[in-house]
Amino acid sequence: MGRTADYSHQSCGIAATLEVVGDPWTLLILRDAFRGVRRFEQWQERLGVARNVLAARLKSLVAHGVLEPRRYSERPPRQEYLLTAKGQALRPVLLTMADWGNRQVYGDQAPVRFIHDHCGHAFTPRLVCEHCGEGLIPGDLRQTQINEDAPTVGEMLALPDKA
Amino acid sequence: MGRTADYSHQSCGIAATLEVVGDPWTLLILRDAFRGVRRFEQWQERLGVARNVLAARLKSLVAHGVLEPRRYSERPPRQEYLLTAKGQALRPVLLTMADWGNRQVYGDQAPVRFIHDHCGHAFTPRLVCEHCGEGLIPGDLRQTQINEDAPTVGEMLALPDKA
DNA sequence: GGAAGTGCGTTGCTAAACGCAACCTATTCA
DNA sequence: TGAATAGGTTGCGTTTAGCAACGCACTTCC
Repeated sequence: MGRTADYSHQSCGIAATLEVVGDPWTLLILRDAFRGVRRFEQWQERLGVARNVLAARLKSLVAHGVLEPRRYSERPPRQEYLLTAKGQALRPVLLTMADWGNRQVYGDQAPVRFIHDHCGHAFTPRLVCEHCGEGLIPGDLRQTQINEDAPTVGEMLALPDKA
Repeated sequence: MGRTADYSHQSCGIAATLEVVGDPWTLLILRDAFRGVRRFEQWQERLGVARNVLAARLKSLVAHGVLEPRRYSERPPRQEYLLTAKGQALRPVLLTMADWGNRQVYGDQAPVRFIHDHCGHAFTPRLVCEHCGEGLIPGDLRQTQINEDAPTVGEMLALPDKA
């Protein structure tokens, strides 16, 4: 069977994340959601994504609880899509990716930059340990298996052997 | 033409990142690279990815400067793949994704957890502003266009209209 | 009141990309 | 001599993305 990548047999947070947002376009759809996009036509126009693919992605994100549909018109029936709390929690992921792209791909030619309202400076995301506040250095993390036979991603998402 | 997602006309750090690591399996290949995997057979066995796909991904990651091939045997010719500095810079991206997956998909059933050697506590990544050290709250970032007609992702990567 | 426009999709078709198994090359080991 | 190892490549079938056309239920314009 020639189907696309299936990470669901792994028990790993990264694989779990990719299972939800790893499809093409999905992260850009969410990026635009953070920028205020809520409606089908807006995404279609801004991304240039195929309409059937966009429909499938929105459906999948709703199914995974990342977006929530909301009726804004009864006749004709129209809905928009809002980020849930689970979806909002993806903001650090997108910011970290944006920073890598700006820094490592664009170098000093980054097309946009973030300003942190709180302090007024250019925002450079930095990942620190919540406990001690220290940044990361290579080799300072150890992995502990806390659940030897944890459910796999597929089991967590209750996929009927692939939705 | 029915080809796969092409983000390259956008000028955006997220799109730039996805252009490099957005293909299926790529981020899991890199995850395993951070765990010490360097050789074809190790990736193939651990991920179960198709061999031709794995070969294509390694080639692409080398082309993008994320992995670097290194000869470790002349006869027979054998090479292994090491993370470059550019590749190592993806660690925050993977850690942030792992945290989202553990927290939002697995909930309290996370299969593994990180221990921060520096302080000895469970490591919870937290994204802060490098200047003021504050965490993020919704709406505290403003985007500024610093380069109105920045090169697109495709131009940055010098793709001959898609490598 | 008929025609055109809007918003949100669905349907068919074609072209890439993936999964799988088989194969290949070169070398070492039994 | 035969099998095993390492790192791929090649063919073939299936899945997915891209694209254009269509459908539907209103609303607005002339």
